[in-house]
Amino acid sequence: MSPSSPRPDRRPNRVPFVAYYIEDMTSERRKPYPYDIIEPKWQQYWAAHETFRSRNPGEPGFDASKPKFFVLDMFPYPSGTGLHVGHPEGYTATDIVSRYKRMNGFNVLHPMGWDAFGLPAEQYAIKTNQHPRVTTEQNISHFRGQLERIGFDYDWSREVNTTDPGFVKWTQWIFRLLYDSWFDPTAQKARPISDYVAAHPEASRDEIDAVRLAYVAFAPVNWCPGLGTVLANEEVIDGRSEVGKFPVERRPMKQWMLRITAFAERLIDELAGLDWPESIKLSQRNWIGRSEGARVRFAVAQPAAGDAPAEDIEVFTTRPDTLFGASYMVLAPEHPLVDRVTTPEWREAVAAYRVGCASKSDLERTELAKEKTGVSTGAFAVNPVNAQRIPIWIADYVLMGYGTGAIMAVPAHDERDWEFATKFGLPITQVVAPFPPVAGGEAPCHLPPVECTAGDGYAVNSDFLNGLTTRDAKATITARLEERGLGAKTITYKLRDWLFSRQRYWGEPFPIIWRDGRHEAVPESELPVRLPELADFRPTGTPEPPLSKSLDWVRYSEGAVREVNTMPQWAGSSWYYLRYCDPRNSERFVAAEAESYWMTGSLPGQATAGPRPHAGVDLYVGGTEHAVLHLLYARFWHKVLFDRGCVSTPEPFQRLVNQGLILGENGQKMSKSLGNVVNPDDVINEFGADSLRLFEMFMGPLQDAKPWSTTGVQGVHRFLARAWRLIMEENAAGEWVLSAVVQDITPSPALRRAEHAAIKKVTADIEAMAFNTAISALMVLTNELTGASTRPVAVLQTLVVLVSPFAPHLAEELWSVLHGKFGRATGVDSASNLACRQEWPRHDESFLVEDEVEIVIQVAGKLKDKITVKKGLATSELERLALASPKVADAIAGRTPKKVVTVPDKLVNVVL
RNA sequence: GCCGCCAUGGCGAAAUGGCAGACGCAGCGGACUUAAAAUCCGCUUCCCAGAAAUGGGAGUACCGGUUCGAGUCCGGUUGGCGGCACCA
Repeated sequence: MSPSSPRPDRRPNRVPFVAYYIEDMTSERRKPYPYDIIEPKWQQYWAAHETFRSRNPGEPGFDASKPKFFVLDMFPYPSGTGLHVGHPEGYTATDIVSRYKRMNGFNVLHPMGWDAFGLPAEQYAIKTNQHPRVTTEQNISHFRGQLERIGFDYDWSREVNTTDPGFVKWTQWIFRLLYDSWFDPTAQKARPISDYVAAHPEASRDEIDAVRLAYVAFAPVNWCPGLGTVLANEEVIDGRSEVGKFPVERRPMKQWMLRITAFAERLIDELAGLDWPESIKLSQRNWIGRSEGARVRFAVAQPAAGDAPAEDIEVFTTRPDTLFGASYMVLAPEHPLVDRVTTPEWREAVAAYRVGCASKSDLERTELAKEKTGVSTGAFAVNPVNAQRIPIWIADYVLMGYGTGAIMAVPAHDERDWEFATKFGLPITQVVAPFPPVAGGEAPCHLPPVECTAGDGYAVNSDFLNGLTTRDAKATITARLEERGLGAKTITYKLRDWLFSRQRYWGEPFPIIWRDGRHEAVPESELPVRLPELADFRPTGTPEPPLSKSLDWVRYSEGAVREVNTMPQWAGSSWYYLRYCDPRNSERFVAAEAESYWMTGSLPGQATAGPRPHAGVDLYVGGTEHAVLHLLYARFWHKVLFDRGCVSTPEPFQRLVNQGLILGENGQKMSKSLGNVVNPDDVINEFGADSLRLFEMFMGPLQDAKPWSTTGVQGVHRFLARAWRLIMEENAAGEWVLSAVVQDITPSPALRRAEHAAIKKVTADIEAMAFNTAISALMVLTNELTGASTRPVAVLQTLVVLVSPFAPHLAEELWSVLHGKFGRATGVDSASNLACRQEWPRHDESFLVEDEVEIVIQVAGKLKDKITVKKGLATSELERLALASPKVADAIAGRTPKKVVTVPDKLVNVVL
């Protein structure tokens, strides 16, 4: 706290006075109101007085009687280009909610921080040829300065930075927790690896390492030569890197993986209880890709030569009901049984095909997807239900990473199999018909079908399944397979494990060392593992990470070396929200009390059983681009932390709202090349931060995409100036002073009604996050007051308080002027003289009731007349008045009404 | 291809199944001013008639349905946006 600044709540009249003189009349343009003076003034005041500091339980000043509200923004990564007008959109929305909740008596946590590791930060550093730490620091101060100019109510004492060693320490600590955990399929939860060892005393070290949630795998991964690193599936779009749009190829490499797939079921099921947009839930469900089906075992027909018996081949299918129509089988080219089954005469062709597949990039595979390719292995499998010998092929349309890497092909009822069978002349058997078979049992048709029918229907040509619906046939065949041990009902997910290592410099080092070809965790006491100083931190262009260049750092001890990969950008953002609860703790990633309070509203031990009203972050606002990245990763980490007893809720973010994209003035997406980028600094310079905030909220619904409009900013700026002049006027010396028409008088009934209508509407609209219509309501009240010859302080104070979450600087200044002269004219006097500390007003319904209402009169649904009557008039009376109207009589033109519909106090409809 | 979302004036948008277009922008007219800017007041969905007050008609992408009554609910079509995409 600054010693030169008085405490606001002790000496309310000592708000620093700043005179704002009207500029010289000859200067180019006069400002409609002195935003350029009052905005910095109040920002400094709030900062000096720690007006928005949030206290943790146990801290002096913490008020346990208030409910908590945790409102979160998706923290930005501080790029070199500075803030974009898209950033303040979501940030203003949360700021309004945050200020509103404070005024409604909540302990609010509204923090901000920096997602400063990762590719964009590193690429910017490479471009400007500086160390990423230096550019990151510069970019952060630039971003922070820009955000401070907008007047958000962040508690800056809780600022976090993912690259700070004090933060990295705990990111590494959580990685260690993942490394130290396994997934118990029976309990469906993560448990300490020591439990696994206790339950499996005979387990080898390899077996133990194979069940960890963080594990090393040698597998084909997305290698991006342009970025010099591997990428997660979520970061690859149409065969190119999401960042930079470089081609990505598949390469088998040894990489760290996180076992997110173990949580697939919970990640889908627990979406149900979240208050998120359906579209985001759907994206996550689709990405996780749950499919119900069956695994079916096919025996391999023994070759005549009679070598060693080959193992059975297991396939996954969502259509076990079509098993009788399986006329061939396809293995993925990488399938381990390919070598075992291929007959000598096909070896060469198979080997050539496999080499061809391996060299194809993802991009090429996608482009070539139109034309199916494949080759026979010469081997045959036996269909378990009808003992039919079916040929085994390999083809790259079957993916090793999904299901079992092998399929039974049913060309009559699967588009892909149809295409393949048609091209290679493989047999096609129809086993599903669109209509039920005629009673009496006509002979089934054995002619090959002329087209593929993928939909449901009735089983045909399928022995004991004949006549059953697809649904019943699935159940019947699955039960039969299970009885005979030939298969089982199975659920398969599209989700793959999270590829977690990157060959880059600017990321968290893994807390891992290697000894004798085996990995082990760095002791907790040695965290954080800091990045080495490197003169050249650029990617090597090969899969060898840049950290390997720092030989001293790599060498951990005699015979032990450090892991040289770094973590992806998503690591820090997967838990940063938890750190806000207790950002300076050096003993724990977050203290249990702080975590429990801000995430559940109660302290550990106090928590009651059953559903909690405030489970997790109460409101999270951000863009849709993280639907399957950050939002999925953070849920995964949170569940591991929950299972391991480190956090109190199973889900991190209870309510999620997506803000829409702000487009350029031309309706196009803002981009440098189109020259339609709007810089918030320019807007603030010309119109002030309050105008920027107000316009971003007034443009349209928060969730919608909407184009920028400079004249629109002018419009809201004019509104703010009008609100200013309701209360302020220029004196002879050209200073802004309290207007003489502002008086401590009783408001007229009309003004009272307008005031309370505004309270009602603004309150409901903020609750619904309908900020554009809330602002309309503020404009309506302002327009109402503009017409009044004297202006009652009570109504003006209400207006100022209602405006304060939206335009806090203007409100604060006007409040200080009104409060200085009149005190608090309405309601209970507050302990504080700040607008942002006032109690949120409540509307009084009695001011809104009207004694007269306008009744709409329709004839055959068309508006014909309106009458004004006393409220609460009986239906029969309304009917009589309606029929008495000459216009109605005209419209009826002598006909007899069939019926008259009357809605009391609203409408009469005469039906002809 | 599959899944989802959206469609209202010149523009951004409002409308618990009950007066379509609140509020703002742009535009037009007026007041103030030597003038301009700023500000204030009024008009402003479209078409027809009228000097005007005003009157009449049409209208929420298109076709159909439910209802006394549909921008809103249901079915279909078209167009746009987003996600997934050989996932068996």
